[in-house]
Amino acid sequence: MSTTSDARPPLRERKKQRTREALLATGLRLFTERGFAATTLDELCDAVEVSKRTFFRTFAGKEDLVNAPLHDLWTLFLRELAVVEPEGEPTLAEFLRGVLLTTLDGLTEPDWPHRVLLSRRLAERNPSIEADGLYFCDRTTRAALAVLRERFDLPEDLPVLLAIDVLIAVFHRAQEAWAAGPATREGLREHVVAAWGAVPAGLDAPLRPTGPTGR
Amino acid sequence: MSTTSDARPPLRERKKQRTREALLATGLRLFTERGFAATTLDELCDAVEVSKRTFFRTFAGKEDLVNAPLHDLWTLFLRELAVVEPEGEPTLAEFLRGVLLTTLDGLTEPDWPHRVLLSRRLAERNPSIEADGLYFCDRTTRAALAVLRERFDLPEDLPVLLAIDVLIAVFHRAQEAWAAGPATREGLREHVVAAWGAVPAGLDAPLRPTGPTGR
DNA sequence: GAGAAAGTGCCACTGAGTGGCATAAGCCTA
DNA sequence: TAGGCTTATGCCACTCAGTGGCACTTTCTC
Repeated sequence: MSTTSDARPPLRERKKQRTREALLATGLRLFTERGFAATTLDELCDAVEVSKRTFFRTFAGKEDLVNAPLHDLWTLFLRELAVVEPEGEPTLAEFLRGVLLTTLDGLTEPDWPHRVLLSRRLAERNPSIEADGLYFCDRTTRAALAVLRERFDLPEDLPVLLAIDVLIAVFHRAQEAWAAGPATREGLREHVVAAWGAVPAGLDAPLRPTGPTGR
Repeated sequence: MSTTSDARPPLRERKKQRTREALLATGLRLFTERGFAATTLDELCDAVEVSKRTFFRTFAGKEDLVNAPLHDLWTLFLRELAVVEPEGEPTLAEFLRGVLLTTLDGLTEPDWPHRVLLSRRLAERNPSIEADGLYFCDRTTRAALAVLRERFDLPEDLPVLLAIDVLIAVFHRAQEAWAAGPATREGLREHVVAAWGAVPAGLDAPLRPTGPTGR
């Protein structure tokens, strides 16, 4: 009768997850309250009652902790990208857009939006966090390329990479606009749709010199 | 007759530049030869005969030194962006592309291509360098937006930001492809042109499932 | 219950990055 | 060209992120 009902993950794994959760929640809170640089790892580890060594076994660094919500998103995105069946005969762009929206709908953890918001606000004020996030996205791009090449007949890498770059740029700008407002979960989705539409509008925008405003 | 011929910059400034040059040249060399992480700042400062304190007054960090060639590029780009007159009635995309190409042609320092190459190779092997570079480009995007808003009648930010994002993505992929080959200066220009053309090709690419290769 | 395997804590250490202050070098004016 | 002013540099001590090593505890497996 060692029945832990149906909970699959072994105890060890659950403990690890609990530590991770505690670090994440406390970390985001402390960084937000006291400032990112001003909060030392020792303080955080003290608050969570965990050794610094354990922190580094869980996260690659302070920045990595803050960007964890983003990791969730793009990890799920890659999983979806590998399984979603394209409907009709979409272009690569349409397909990517669809998968991203599906991914957003799939993030059901209740306070994910709140955490992304905290994460974003921290990133906006701390270059090292933003830099770390941008690098992560770059690696995601390459991973996405690999998945796409596996599934579809795409002779060249360059155009595909650029399409994914556009997707990620769209998400970034959407997230930025979203974080400036009320920041609800549905809101993020809408901002992505809007930003997506703004891509051709931006590229094809006519260049009129500043008229009446001319200083 | 204090004529230092026509050399405008005062001695102090020239000395500073010389130190910077020495740090840059020696830094790139040491990082390349011995590895980025394996080379300590103390070693570098020792080799250049400069105190660590001086290093940090010249560069924001090790990564910043490696990305200096990139800074040159985008700084010049912003300058050009502020003055180049659009010919005819180009779209924003066409204009940005033109200014980038002009900028590339304007980088005449003899070993700039070589340094970009070293810089790129280092960045590919060292996440922190790549991250730093990506962050720098992000800031450049915002700076470019400000310049464009000043000069042209662009009612919304979002489309413009996305257009610049595309430009930077194009440059990154071009640089990547360029660094994998012989890496001449003209080559970089050609790769930019090619990558630029690959943007619509990528977005509109049809999605055919992997055919004969299907495992 | 015993042994294997995995996770954790503790400790000492490296090295990046910063602040403060004294000194030296270039600059400017009379 | 001597003096004071400004600015860059060197030096020193310090904080803190991140790592390696090893002993210890917990969980898993049989």
